[in-house]
Amino acid sequence: MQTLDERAKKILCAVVQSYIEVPDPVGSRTVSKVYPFGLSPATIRNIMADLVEMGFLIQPHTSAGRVPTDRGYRFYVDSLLAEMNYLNMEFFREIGNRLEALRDNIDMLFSETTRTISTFSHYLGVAMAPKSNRITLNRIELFKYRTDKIAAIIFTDEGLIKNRVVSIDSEINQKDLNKMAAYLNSEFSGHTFDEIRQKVIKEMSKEKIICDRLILRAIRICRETFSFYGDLFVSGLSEVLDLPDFADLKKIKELSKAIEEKHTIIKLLDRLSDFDGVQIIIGSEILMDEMKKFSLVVSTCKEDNRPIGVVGIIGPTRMNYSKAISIVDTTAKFLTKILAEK
Amino acid sequence: MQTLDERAKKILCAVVQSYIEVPDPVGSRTVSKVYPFGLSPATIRNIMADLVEMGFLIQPHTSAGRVPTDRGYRFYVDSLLAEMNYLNMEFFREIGNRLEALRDNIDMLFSETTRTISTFSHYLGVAMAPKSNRITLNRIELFKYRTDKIAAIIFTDEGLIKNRVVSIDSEINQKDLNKMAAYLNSEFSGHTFDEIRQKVIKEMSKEKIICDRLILRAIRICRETFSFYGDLFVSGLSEVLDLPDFADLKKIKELSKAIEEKHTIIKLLDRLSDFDGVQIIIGSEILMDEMKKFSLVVSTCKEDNRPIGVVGIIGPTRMNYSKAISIVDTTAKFLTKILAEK
DNA sequence: ATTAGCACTCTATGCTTTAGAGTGCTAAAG
DNA sequence: CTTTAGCACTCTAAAGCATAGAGTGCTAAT
Repeated sequence: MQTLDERAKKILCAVVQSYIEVPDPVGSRTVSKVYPFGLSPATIRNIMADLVEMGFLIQPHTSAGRVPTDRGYRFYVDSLLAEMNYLNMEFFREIGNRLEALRDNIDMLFSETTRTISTFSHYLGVAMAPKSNRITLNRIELFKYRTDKIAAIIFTDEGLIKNRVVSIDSEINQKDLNKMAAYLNSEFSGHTFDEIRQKVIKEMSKEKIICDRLILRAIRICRETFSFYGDLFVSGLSEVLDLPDFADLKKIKELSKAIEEKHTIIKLLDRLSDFDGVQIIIGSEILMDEMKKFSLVVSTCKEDNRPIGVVGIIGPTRMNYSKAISIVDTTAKFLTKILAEK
Repeated sequence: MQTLDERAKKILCAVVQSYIEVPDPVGSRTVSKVYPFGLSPATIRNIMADLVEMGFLIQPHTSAGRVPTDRGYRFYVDSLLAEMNYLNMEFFREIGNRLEALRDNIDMLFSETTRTISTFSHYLGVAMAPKSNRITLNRIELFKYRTDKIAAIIFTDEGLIKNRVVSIDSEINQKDLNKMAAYLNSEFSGHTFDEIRQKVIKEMSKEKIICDRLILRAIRICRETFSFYGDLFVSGLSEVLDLPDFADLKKIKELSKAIEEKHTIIKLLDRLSDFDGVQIIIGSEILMDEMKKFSLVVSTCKEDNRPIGVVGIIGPTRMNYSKAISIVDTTAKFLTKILAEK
């Protein structure tokens, strides 16, 4: 496969841009008219034929214009990323206005973030706190709850507060619960949930050695408590329904299924949260069949190099990438600022 | 408007049932064939013409069969409700299997409930804890959180556990927080959030008289803490997309908007949670423009005559009501059983 | 290497026709 | 007086057909 010369690159980008603006297959005529390369349609036709051959464009049918392939979008996006500076201060302030008041309520913060993203982008906004294996325990408190239950309140370093209820077989008084909490805090505070779970398994295996019944019970509680899925927030389905790309019911169904099942998207976002900066995954690059018609623009909020949140946009492969990139990047930066303030 | 004689009733119900099974306008021929009244199509035609005149049926166009109006469905549903016994023990056990393990996690419980409802009904499943004005405070705990914040953990009589973070201007130690919590519990425990808010407003109005600074601060915290919207859970959008009733994109958009904005549905469910038993609201009866193409089948879980949860189905007006009623009723009864165990 | 010219291809659109389902009315039968 | 058979009429949805227009690929000229 040959590399593209300057001219071919420009024409490819022109085709992609035109198609992003108006979802009609673009013909040589249009390119030569709207993008002044000083080339005739005939020449452009030749180059476009090459681009088809190389897999950057396809023809819906013989006598139609060209449409970008995933590879075509990929090329376009890479050249975008190389060039642009995508922090948008105006949007930064806007999102600030919307979110500032919610800084103390992480759920609302995430949910309003997705709403903001989706109204500004007209695509799906997504946001997620890290999955529990990455999360670090800050503190745990235990309460007697109803007759035979314990309520555990868990504070994490990422600013999450979670509660879990655990049924117990025999009664326990609040004093003992306090002791148990103290033990758990001394033992596990500062560790990720993953580490805690492993430690617990180890402890349980040498169960017989543990003499203190309270500790044993505490550890039992841990097993049920220190695991939860990432909280995924998604907004904007009604936005994307307006897009011509979703005139097809089948696509809508795929998308709404993915949103409802959540775990596909959670897995995806979790995988991406290891990396820095804006990441873009286009169509089939997602490597998940149910998502191969969509693109993803994602950025991760980090603190001390550990992920504390992921935000992104899901849209059609025919997405306004430059706008999406700018929105996601700006939002992630704002969220990072908010989340890191302790 | 005359009342319907026996024959007309039967024919009306036959038309509704046929249309629910297959969404084609039903003609006199079909009725006479499939439902053996011993009447010729011509006679049935006459009666159907009357039913149109009375507003129970309409004709999409002159030479088409008949389709039920909202009033037609209403009549059908009322005759259903009069007859049937809708608790389904088989489904009761099935939903038990699915939900039993989640009894300690109310959020998961509600969310899994909606999922179960939607997979069995193929309509939208909805569930909601009561709105905060109806909820009764059981206990509140306060913690110092990060440098300048307080975390409040709120336990309600309904079994909800909520946490709120409140920023404060000057530092406060845990001992004082404990005192504040004790005060709040003694003062407000057993009261609904509505009552608490009113009390707080009263207290604040005579602010100057309150000498204890701690109490003043505690009351301030209340103001921010004792309000939250009902937690609405919805599942099954991807289910309803399969229905022929939703071939129209516009309808899907309306529905997904209602789901995303939530407050419309929350308001609706809240209004209904005062009543007992299965309630059915059909199309325009909902009195909300965005919902006038849908129907709602709802039942409320109660304990000591106070609502502790609402579950329901949202579907097209052309819904399989008898199935929906049975599912909702059974689910509500199971949920009531689980939620009431303390 | 580029471009103008031209024949060719394919789709989308609009129009016309047709089949069929269902009705309403009338007149006969029970 | 109610019910029913018969029949002309209406309306839709589907199928077939013709046409316009956009876009292509190829060839020959620049």
